[in-house]
Amino acid sequence: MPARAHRSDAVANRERIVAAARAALADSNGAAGELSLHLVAKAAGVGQGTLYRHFPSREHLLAEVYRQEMGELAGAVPPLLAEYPPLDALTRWLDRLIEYARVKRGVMAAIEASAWQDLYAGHHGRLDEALTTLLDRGKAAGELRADVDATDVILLLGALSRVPEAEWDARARTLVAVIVDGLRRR
Amino acid sequence: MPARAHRSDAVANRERIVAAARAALADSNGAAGELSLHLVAKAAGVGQGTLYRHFPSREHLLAEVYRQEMGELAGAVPPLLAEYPPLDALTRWLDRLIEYARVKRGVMAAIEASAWQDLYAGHHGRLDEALTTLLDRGKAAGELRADVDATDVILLLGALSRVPEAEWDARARTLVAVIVDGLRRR
DNA sequence: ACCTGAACACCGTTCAAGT
DNA sequence: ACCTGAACACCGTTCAAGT
Repeated sequence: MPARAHRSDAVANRERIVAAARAALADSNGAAGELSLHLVAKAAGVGQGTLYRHFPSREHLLAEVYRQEMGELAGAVPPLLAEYPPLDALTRWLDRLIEYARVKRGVMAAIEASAWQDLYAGHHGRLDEALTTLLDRGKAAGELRADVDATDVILLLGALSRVPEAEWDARARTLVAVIVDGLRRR
Repeated sequence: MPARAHRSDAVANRERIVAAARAALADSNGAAGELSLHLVAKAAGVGQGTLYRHFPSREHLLAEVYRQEMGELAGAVPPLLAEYPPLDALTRWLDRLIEYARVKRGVMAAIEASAWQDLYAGHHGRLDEALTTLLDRGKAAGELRADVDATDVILLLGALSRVPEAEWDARARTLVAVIVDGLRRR
C-alpha cells in the first residue's frame, strides 16, 4: 500500500521531533526514562500538542527512534550469510553488534526495547527477520539447537544493555560467548 | 557492628512503608516504574517526609523490597549443593527459580535490579554469594567454564524478566536451558 | 489538516512547623 | 529524634483557539 500524502510541514515536524529525541537520548546516555517530552517538543520547535499528534505515547516515539538504530544492524546479516557458514556468520554479526554498541549506547536500548513485544513486534521486523534467517540457516546446518527463535536471542542479548560502561570490554565478549555456546546443538 | 537503637515508631513506620510498597508492586504486576511514592506514603499512613527520611530515593526503597524477595532463593543453594553434583545443583536451583518467578513476578524484577551494580551490589550479597558458590563448585568439578562469574549469570537471567506472562511457560525453560548449556565447559 | 500553548492532574522532593 | 503535610518544580496529557 502506498504511503498517504502528508502536508509537508507535518512531515518536517515529525522528522524534527525524532531528531530532537535522538539528540536528547544521546546526551543522557540513552536512558529512555529520562526523556522529557516537554523538552523534546521545545528543542524541536513545536508545541506539545504536535508531539502528541505524531506520537501518542512516549513508547511510540521511542519505537521510531529505535527503528532507525536497528536498520544498519539488520542490514549486515545477508552479506555475512553469503560469505560465511551459519555459525560463523552469527558469531561475526554478534562481534559487530558488540563493537557497534560499545560506541553507541542507544543500540542496546533498542534491542532491549524490542523485547517488549506488545508494541514493537511489528515495528522492526527487520531485526527479527535477520535473526530468524541466521538461526534457520544454523539449524539447517545442524549447528544450532532447534528449539530457539529470534525472540529468545533478543531477550538474551538484552543482558548486554545492563552491562555498566566501565565493564563493557571485559564482560560483553564473555556474555556473547556464553549465549553462542548455549545456542549450539549438543 | 551492632545495629543502632531506633525509636520504635520509626522502626514501625519503616516496616509499614516497605509493606505498602510490596503490596503496591504486587498489584501493578511488579512494574517498578509505576510505584507512586505519594500513594505508598498514604497507604502506609505516614507523611511523604517520613518516606524520604527512611528511603532517600525510589531505588533505596526498591532495594529493600527486593532484598526481602531474594532471601529465600539464596537460601535454597546450600542444601542443593550438599545433595547433588554442582551442575545438577545449578539446574535444580534454576528450576526452582523459574517455578518461584512464575507465581511471583517481583522475584524477576529483583534479579534484574541486582544487575544495576551501583546501588545493589552491596545490598544483596546473598544472591551473589550463593551463585558464586554454585559456579565455583562447578568450575572445580570441571563442568563449568572458568571465565564466568555470578554477575554474568544474573545479567543473563535478567532475560526472564522480560518474558511476557502469556509466554512464560513456553519460553522460560528454553532460555534457562540455553544459559546452562552456555555455562558448560566445552 | 495541522499547529499552538495554556491548563490540569499528578509526581518526586523539600522544609518549616510541630511532637 | 522523628513526623507531618503544604508547597515547589516538573512532567505527561488534553483541548479550545488559531492558521
